[in-house]
Amino acid sequence: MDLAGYHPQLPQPLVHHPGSYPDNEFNSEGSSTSRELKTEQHGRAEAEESCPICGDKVSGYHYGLLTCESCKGFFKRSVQNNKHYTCADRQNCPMNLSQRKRCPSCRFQKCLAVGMKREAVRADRMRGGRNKFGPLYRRDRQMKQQRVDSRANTAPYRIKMETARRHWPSASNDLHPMSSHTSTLLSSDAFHQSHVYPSGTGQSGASIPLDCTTHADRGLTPPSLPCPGLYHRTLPGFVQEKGEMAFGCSAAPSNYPLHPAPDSSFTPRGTPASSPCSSNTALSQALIQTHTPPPATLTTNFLNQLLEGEQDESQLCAKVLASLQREKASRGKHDRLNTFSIMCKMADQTLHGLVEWARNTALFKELKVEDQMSLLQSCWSELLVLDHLCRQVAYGKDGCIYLVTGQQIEVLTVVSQAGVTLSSLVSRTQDLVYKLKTLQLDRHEFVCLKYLVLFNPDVKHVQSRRQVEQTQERVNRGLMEHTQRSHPGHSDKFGQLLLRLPEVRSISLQVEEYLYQRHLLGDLPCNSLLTEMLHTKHN
DNA sequence: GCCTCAGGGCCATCA
DNA sequence: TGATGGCCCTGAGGC
Repeated sequence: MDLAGYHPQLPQPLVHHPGSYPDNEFNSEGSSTSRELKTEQHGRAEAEESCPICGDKVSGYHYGLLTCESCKGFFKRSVQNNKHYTCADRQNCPMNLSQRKRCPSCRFQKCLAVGMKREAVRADRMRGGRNKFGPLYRRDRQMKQQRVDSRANTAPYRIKMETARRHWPSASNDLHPMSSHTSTLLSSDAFHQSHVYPSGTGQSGASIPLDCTTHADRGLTPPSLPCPGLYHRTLPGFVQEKGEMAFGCSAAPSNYPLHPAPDSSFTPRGTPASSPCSSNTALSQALIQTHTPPPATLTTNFLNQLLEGEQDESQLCAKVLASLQREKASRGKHDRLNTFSIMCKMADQTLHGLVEWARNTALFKELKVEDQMSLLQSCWSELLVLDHLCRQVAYGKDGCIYLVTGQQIEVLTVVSQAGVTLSSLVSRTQDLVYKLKTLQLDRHEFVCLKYLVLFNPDVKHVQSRRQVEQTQERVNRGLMEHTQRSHPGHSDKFGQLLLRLPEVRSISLQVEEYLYQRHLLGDLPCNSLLTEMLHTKHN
């Protein structure tokens, strides 16, 4: 993933439009089916789509998403005949029009990864009729149509695609588990110092396929805020009078509120006329209607206390951008960071923020430093996943991944370019985002989930186990009472939220495994908290 | 009652 | 000879 021409100082939301890159092999006009798409409107929208598995022309919705006729047939046969394929290589075979037949194993894995559903293949083999995914297809169509409409206003956006994939293992520095970052962060204020990684410290020249390019002069619409109250974005002075950021970064956070909210409730900020959410989805409308602040109670006070320690998204964004900018400044013209490294830096800075959040919370401070380290080392990836999920719920548009820098990348772009593991991760994460959006996750619930993940009494070597347990129980109770009070009509919300945590855990483990593999290939920056956390766990 | 469209079956072609 | 992929059939659901 190589962000050629990436400019950290221009962090406007990025939206990739697959149709605009004729040179992209994944958008190639491959073999077409003779089946005509049924309506003009759908035909135009879908004819532009390429199959997320192989890049061929889609023929309609099949087993959960838009795919080509060939992948439809392949998936159907695989499921009906209960096929079990084995990859002769490393389960990461390229998947495109010309190579899709080479490895059925990777092809089937990619089918599942991008979201094709086994359960849509009928066990009784009954023909005809409609399936239970009708509403999903309708929603997807509406979403795509909206995107097509919005493209007319966003023509200057451009993200170039590359397919080169090369790993250059680098001489990695000796890493000492639990040596530098974690202990330093927990015991001092070193976190507040700058972290400038000298060029060449483990940065590979590798490029992974997705390649985003920004344009300085594009006129961008800030991303909308489906759940405007989910995050703090209230740093006075961070966004200056004309929406310009300090340190020369412009536009990305222009959707942030210009003034701090008076309290930490999740009432949407801004007036209908001024807030981006005014023209937003039914979800935000539902939030406005249902999320009136509950009356003050002990639980509310407790949850508000938990919210007080929440990091400001604007500050985090600024920190990440500043870090990227320092990195850019330290590099030569021809030594730009590739996209994967940029993503790692974003994750690393986010992780710093999460550690800072934890160590600033009163309940966490009460624990011994050893316990703090054990807990953080156990759940750091879950916190990262949770943080990402909540960012998507709060700001992500359907079909897009919202980065901490305020940029957006289309999910289909990532999925169609990524390998099986990354596709699967993105797909699973997006499924979870959808579920959380459906559950109308709010800030109190989000912070409770973070605490539940952090205060895990089952972590090995924790000395104050009882204390951790009590905190978890307290947060659990608070979450239950909050969901019952704020969503009286949704009696099962508490249970539904807790049921999401195993999936968060599972995704985080897959993330760790993926990052570790990339680390072994020399793709991860060495002197980073992210790498250290990975090492600690694997040792 | 007609139309739409997604799942299933058939079969020529391919490797 | 099994796998692939293009084409057509079927029928529930929507209008």
